[in-house]
Amino acid sequence: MSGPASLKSIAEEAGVSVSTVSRAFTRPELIGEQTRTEILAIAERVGYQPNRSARGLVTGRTTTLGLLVPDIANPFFPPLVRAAEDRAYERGYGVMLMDTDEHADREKALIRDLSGRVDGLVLCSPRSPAGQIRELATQRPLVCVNRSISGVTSVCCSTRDGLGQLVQHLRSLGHRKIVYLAGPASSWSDRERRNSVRRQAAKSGMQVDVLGPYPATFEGGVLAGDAVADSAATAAVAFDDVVALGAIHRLSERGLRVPDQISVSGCDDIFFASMTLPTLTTVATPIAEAGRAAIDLLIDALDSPKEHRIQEITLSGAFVARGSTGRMARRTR
Amino acid sequence: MSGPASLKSIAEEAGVSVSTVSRAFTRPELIGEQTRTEILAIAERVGYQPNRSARGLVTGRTTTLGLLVPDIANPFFPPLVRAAEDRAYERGYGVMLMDTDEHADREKALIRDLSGRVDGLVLCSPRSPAGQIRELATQRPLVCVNRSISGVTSVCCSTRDGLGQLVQHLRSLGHRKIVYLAGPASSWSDRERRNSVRRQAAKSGMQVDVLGPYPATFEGGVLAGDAVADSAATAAVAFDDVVALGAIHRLSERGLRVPDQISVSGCDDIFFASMTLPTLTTVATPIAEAGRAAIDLLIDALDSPKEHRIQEITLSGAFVARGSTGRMARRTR
DNA sequence: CAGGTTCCTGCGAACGCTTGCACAGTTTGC
DNA sequence: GCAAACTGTGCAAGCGTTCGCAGGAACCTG
Repeated sequence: MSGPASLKSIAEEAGVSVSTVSRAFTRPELIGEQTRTEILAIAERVGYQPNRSARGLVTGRTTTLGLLVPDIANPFFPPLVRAAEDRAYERGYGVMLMDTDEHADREKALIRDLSGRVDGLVLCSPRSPAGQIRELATQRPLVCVNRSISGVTSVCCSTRDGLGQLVQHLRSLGHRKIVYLAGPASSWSDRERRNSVRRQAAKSGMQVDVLGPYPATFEGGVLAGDAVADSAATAAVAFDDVVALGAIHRLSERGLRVPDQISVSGCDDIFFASMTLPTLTTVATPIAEAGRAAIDLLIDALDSPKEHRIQEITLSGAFVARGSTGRMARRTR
Repeated sequence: MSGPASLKSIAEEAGVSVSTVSRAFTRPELIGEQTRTEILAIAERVGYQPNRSARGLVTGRTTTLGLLVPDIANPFFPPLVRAAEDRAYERGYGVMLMDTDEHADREKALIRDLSGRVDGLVLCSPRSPAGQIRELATQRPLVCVNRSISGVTSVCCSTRDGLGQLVQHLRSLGHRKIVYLAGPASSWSDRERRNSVRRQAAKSGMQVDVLGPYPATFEGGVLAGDAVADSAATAAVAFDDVVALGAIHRLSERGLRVPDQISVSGCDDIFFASMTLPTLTTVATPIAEAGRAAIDLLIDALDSPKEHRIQEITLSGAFVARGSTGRMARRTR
């Protein structure tokens, strides 16, 4: 036999037609018990793997999903990617991963290139204008993660409740003057987080200043650390864990002890948040769950396009108390 | 026009045959200048995207590569994945990513499922028996990362020189008794690292004990930290950065200051190595470079199967001095 | 036992593209 | 000025599947 096994080669060996072999795999209930088991046995023996291209040509489906993330090297995303892949695989789909580099143009180009090879798209923290994404969503199944756009299915991780608890936690430790270290101005998450902190602080009678925006990087956090040191605040709530880590790093360099002299907290609960010294008080983002949910929504939409409707799912993150926050101390500078 | 643009619809509009349109894209030198520009203009206007399934059916190629990693959530891999994806995209390929969960069985299943949908495979730190991988490599282009198997193209990150420099560095700081905190026994990298440390220590007249093996996790590092505390060594070289971080964490918990009382170093230079307190002395693994190289080798093999030959590339990692190693102090316990 | 069902199977078209071959028209070589 | 070579294009086969339709066999039903 030359080349890999095909329906045809199996059909010849089994003495049936190609269609019967095809149906043995795709519509098993349609064919005779005995015929089917025989076909399956032969297929197994010759290691038959259906030709996805041929199948895709006629069905118009690739059983592949596209997953766009800003940057897989950003520690926030790997758990999402991991969960999304696992779920997709469980449900019979493969995942093509691409990095947009946080750049709307590249995002656009990737989506264009990708759309010919996937059945649907998961867009994580997309940077493209809402109108463009809405337009895209009319052309093919699409779900956004961590960006809410009216008319587009999305799953967002809300840290509102968790941040509320965090602010309460700071209050109970005696803090009255805190700062929020803002992330990128264009970020949906930053807006949500900033507002959550403000709201709870107001409720608790605490004063909160916003510092930044800072890049959502360690270096951004270093910058923020300087600003915190220069402020009168006794606690800082950072946009995310990486920024918090940078801030803590800088504060330590400047001789300010965390949490003895100043408290710092992050957001996301990335892999390393529990491994640093001090360990990082933070609000966990259920990012893996979000990845799974996004894939489920996408495949559901693919499987039953008729009954599909726009959904907006919100997943809540929980407050995680660790070592980088403590009782307020009088700052001595 | 119903459905997406096809060669046929473009051909009709341009008043030429389907073959001519096809050639305008794939063999532009074969057709008339004027015809070509006209076709390209129409294609551009209608947003033509070739149907990959149809193309794949006749060419037998998917222009997709498979990338298997043990666990994308392990901070060692994201830079590799990122670089591999970027390079593949540059060269016109997409990448399907899958996680083996460090499990040989799952690895095998994934490879089987994947092989129908990709042109070639990059296997990172594969756990499967060498014979199985060698067999696989005869069936389709394949390159291994961080595992050297005779007869299989591979790219490995060697930390030998870097670890040699690290051991020298420890010696010059006065250390004479060190320990190596071993990683998983089945790991190719662990063997290489252990031997490198041993060799250099012997050369430098230092005593080195091997502790472990420990799981290559933070918790593994915590375990290792206890063992280090109980040993007489003044410096520890950990299998990787995560283990080092765990060890430092545990040592600090036990009141041993790093690096004042004991030095600890890691390996890999992951994202966080420079962000911890203390910052982590380590040996950088050129993992992104390895990802790029692997993709290049794979696509080269795909593009010119005739002149292809087995290659084994080794990339060297450099020693990075940071804050977790320091002058030897008399241990007081 | 005629007519209707049900169950299983085969036939053949179609999916969108690439590519070997043929051919008409033009250029080149001597 | 005629054969040879070259250039640009079209024809049609074929890639491996899926699936609508048709039909034969077996089984009911009254």
